[in-house]
Amino acid sequence: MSYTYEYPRPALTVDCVVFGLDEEDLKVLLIRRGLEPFQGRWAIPGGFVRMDESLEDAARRELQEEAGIRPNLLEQLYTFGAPDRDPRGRVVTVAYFALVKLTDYRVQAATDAREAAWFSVWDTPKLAFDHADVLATALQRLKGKVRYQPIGFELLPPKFTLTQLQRLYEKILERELDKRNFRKKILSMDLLEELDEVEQDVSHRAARLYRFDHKKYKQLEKAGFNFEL
Amino acid sequence: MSYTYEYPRPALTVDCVVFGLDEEDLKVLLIRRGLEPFQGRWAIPGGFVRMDESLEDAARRELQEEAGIRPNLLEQLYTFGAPDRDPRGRVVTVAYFALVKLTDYRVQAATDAREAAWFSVWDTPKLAFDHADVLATALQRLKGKVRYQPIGFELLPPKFTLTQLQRLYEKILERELDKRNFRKKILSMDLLEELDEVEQDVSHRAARLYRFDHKKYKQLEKAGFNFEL
DNA sequence: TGACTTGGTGTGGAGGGGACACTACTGCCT
DNA sequence: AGGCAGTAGTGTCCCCTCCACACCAAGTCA
Repeated sequence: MSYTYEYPRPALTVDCVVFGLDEEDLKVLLIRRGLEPFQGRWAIPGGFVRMDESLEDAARRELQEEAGIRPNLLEQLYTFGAPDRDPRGRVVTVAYFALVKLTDYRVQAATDAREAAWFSVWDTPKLAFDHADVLATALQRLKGKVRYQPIGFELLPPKFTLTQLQRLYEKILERELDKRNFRKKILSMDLLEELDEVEQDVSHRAARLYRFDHKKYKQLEKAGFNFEL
Repeated sequence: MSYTYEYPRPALTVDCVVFGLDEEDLKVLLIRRGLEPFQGRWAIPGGFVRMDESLEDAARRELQEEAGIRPNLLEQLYTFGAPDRDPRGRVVTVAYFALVKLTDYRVQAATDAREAAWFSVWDTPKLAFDHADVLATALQRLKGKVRYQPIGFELLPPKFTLTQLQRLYEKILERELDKRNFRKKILSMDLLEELDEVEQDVSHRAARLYRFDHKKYKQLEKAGFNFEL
């Protein structure tokens, strides 16, 4: 089976930069390539777009196939199309970026048949293709976005402490924040539901748990409220 | 001549949403389609990507060919890839958005062999394909971007009055701004060069002209300054 | 019970943002 | 020449937000 066109066409792929967060660091999901080109190199997961699926569907399918991941938050990042970005010929890729709760996927990614692993975003191996550019673009987007939209919560478990939330922002923004000011501000937005629970199994005073209230945020958003940290 | 591939490939195009500004309104450049599909409908200028050019090069080439326009500011907007967005088959388009000084192009676009025209962005004819979505996305981006980056100047002539600048922001943001506060803020950024010239041929007190200082902005930007209006 | 670790809380000062109204200048008309 | 019409240009005050800053509380562990 083959397909013939009057004019030449670039191949079209999607790639997904998936971020997760653990106690140490902001992490990105990479896959080790089994085939040439760049065999053995680590790369951002992705693959070819099928003719009957939307770009976002393609991104979700590839993530599911290659790493068993179904992200809640997935959005288009940028399209990379330099003529020489793939040694096999012209390949244009639509990059997406996704945030996941690392606790949901920690084990699975490690045991999948394909070799997939989480790397600290500040310390990745050398990447295939122009994937270093893709990752840099994604990081820049994450840094810009996290301050103006409440997407950080996608990286945390459903119930979290204020300290966890603050650490998240500190890691992404690469600077320290003042504890009292941070708490004052985030609580004043009235987006967090204070639970009657505290953390378990810690060897010090246990912190109160909170949950992000998506519904309330939707309401406030409609009313013209702007999240800003 | 024809081209054969093992798997089917979508066609790849670029489209350019070009904004301009005149005394009345924010304008967008549209081209009337000469061929099916959507023959006779107005559409955003664009065309197929060639195999040896980058996406941005393709966007610039198409703009030059279809409307004789060479924008200073051109950046990628979003990639539209719904499977059914083009009745001829699968066509994925990388949309760009551009800002131009309308005074430079007002005549030319009207006299080109192709039918090209500027329309108020709030009052366009029915557009071909999913171009209404593309336009809406571009407008949203412009509104979001203009407050945090000094790109509005790309829409004005090199020398402009503060009132012109204020009107620009009012049209894009769709709300009125206070004259004194606006002037205070924009002048305090120290990005405008005050010229020893005033407007000509006005039947009232002539306003002083200013020029945007790109070099100074680059300097301040490096020093960590953030434009914000 | 004492030491250690992290959780949780308030105030004051400085700076920026927004509301607000009048005088100055220029051309045109009578 | 005088007045009118139209736009240019300017300063203050108040409030609210941002930021810097330090101590006591609670719970664990030896």
